[in-house]
Amino acid sequence: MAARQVFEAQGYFDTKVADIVRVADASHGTFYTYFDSKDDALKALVAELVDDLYAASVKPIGARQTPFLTLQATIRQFMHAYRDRAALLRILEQATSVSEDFLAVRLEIRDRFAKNLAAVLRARQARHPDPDGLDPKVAAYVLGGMAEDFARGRYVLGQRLSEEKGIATLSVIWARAIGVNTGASGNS
Amino acid sequence: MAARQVFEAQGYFDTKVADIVRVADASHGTFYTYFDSKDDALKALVAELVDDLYAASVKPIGARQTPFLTLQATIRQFMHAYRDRAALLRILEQATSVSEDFLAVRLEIRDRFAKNLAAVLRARQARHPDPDGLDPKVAAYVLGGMAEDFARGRYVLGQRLSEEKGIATLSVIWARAIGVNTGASGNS
Amino acid sequence: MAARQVFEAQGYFDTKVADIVRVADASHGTFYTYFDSKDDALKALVAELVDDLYAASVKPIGARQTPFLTLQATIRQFMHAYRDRAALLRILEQATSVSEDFLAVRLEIRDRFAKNLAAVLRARQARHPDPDGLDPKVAAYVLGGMAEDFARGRYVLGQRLSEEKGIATLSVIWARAIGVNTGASGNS
Amino acid sequence: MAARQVFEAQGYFDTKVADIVRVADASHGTFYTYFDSKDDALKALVAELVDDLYAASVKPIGARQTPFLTLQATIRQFMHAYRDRAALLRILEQATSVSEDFLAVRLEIRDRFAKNLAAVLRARQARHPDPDGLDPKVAAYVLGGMAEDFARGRYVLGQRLSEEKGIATLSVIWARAIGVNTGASGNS
DNA sequence: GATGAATGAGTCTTCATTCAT
DNA sequence: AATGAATGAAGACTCATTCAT
Repeated sequence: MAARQVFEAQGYFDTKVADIVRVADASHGTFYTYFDSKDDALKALVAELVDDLYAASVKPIGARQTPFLTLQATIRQFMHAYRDRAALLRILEQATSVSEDFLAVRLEIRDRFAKNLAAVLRARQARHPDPDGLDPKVAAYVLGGMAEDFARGRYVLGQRLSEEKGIATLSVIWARAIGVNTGASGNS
Repeated sequence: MAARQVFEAQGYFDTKVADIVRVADASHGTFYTYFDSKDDALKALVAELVDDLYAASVKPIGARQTPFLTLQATIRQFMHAYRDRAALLRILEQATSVSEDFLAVRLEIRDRFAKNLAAVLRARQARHPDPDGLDPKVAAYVLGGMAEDFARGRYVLGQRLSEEKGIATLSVIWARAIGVNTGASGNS
Repeated sequence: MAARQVFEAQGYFDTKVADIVRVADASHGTFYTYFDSKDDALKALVAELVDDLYAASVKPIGARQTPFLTLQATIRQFMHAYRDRAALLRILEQATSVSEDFLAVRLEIRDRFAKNLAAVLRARQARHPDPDGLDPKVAAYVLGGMAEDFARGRYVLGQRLSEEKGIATLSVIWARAIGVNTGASGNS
Repeated sequence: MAARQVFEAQGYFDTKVADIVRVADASHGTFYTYFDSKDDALKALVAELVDDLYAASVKPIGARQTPFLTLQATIRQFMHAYRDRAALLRILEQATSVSEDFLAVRLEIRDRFAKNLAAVLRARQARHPDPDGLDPKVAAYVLGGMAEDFARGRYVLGQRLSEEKGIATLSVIWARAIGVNTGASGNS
């Protein structure tokens, strides 16, 4: 879609309807046949972002040798899913202050991941009670936020950090947080 | 400063120079005597934000009974420091797409905390080598990002999570990540 | 007709071809098969308004006991005829500035009534010369305008005046103007 | 004022802000420094129309030989006052459907004249009871409407009727309506 | 230093009308 | 006859910035 191309290339505020229309090789009128407004066009673009990002992040990953490796593969998958949609996520962040709708989408993304992870943590705690009584819901938001924040720093803000080192580090911290054996000698 | 008041109340994009001028009870011309542009006014506001936020976060905290409690107090202090500046941090986030300068400030905030923490982690690893070889620098960015992300979610995006539970959860995860005894029975 | 419904409900300027088409459950193309333009649709609606309003105003009214009562019945009939078409007359007034055609219709309505009344006045003056030499044609326009103006004030502009009192008052003034005995004692 | 010139020359709907600005030899921005909108500019123009038209209509007229001649002079004065403001009154009529404010002005004009006349009629009836019990208030609206309608027909709609004959005719009808001796032999 | 009137480039949005199918 | 997607000219309004006083 032309709108996506232009938004991603120019950012939310520098994208003019005229630009989209030019790229789409259509008229202004045609644009407004399909969208109510410039915002509406972005809303359409973003509408499936929550589902899409989530789906790409939780695709089944083949069996791994250890739980830790599975965890690591999961984090890598999320990181790549985020990276592949970073341009649009950047626009979404820019548009946050424009409409409550965009803020809602950002929160929805956070909720989606957190809710899924919270369920996993609860199930895990049912088997192995957490020694510190970690709140599964809050831990889910915090751990999800940690991964998302690294991804945003890396892919949206342009922070110069190694993706692989990030994945490795996130994996170890997650593992320690939720009690997954990292496989390092000396661990239980 | 009038500019701060208006920016915080209305957000970056809804703040008009006319609004600032009205609140300051000055003229447009006077505004431009002191600032080169609207952005420049925000830059002045944000100029000391990095130092200020950092300073408020690392204020010496009185001795605590255990390292974990010290860690928790530190995180609480950061959380409160962030909370007290949330309005301005929100504006900074909105302005990110406007000028590279604002992006730079955001990155600088991340760097500042990460660098400090990385030094701590390095010192710690010198005494107790990390079993998984956690990269101190990357771990610093990731742990700092985790705390900042929770704070942003809570104070900027409006996520409805308990501050105290957040602090407690962050503390435990940090402790496990860097090997601080949480004090729970059964920990070493 | 859908056009009438929409014009009357929304007014000339707020009526969009799209609205008419929606109500008519037809397509834009079909609209233009039947009408040359939006204005043309209104012209069709208004085409018979002159005849229709006139006809409804001069319907034979049953015999009355006195000329004055006949005059009053006539005025009442006009008032009701106007009232029943007020919505369309309002649109016509709005459209006056859009095309000379609509102005012409308004003038035609005035002329139609005035010409009829002028003939009546002339016949009357032939029998009873007017003491002040009232010009029958101008008097016809003026008296017709008086009734129309009251009707417009009441039904188009929304002036809050009693219809019955208006009819009573108009009747007396007409009667005095053209020399019809109102039946009040002391009159000749 | 440039706005008045353009409105009067082009009509409400054909007046573009760009036209006003061009005539005023100013910029678009300047226009919006003084007016909130195109409508606002017309509102400013129309703001004093009620007072102005009324004042010009009721200016003291020198003593006349008879009450009828005084009445006639009054009507002539109104007619000229209307004529001199016809261009603006035409715009006001066009704008009626644009905003309730303009409708209110039209009604206000009617009210102003009617209220004044109603007071006169009431005073007159106190001395000479009306044989038909004419309602002073309604009669005032009706007679005022008659004069206004003639003026609108003549000066706004472009009806081809003699101004002098209109004044003469209106005067006689008013006189008969309110019981002023026209001076014709045979009248009481 | 302070003022504030003036600027004008920049954009979104509307909607009657067309025409290929 | 009917369709409806596409058109594009048109216009109102915003607001950061300037500069003569």
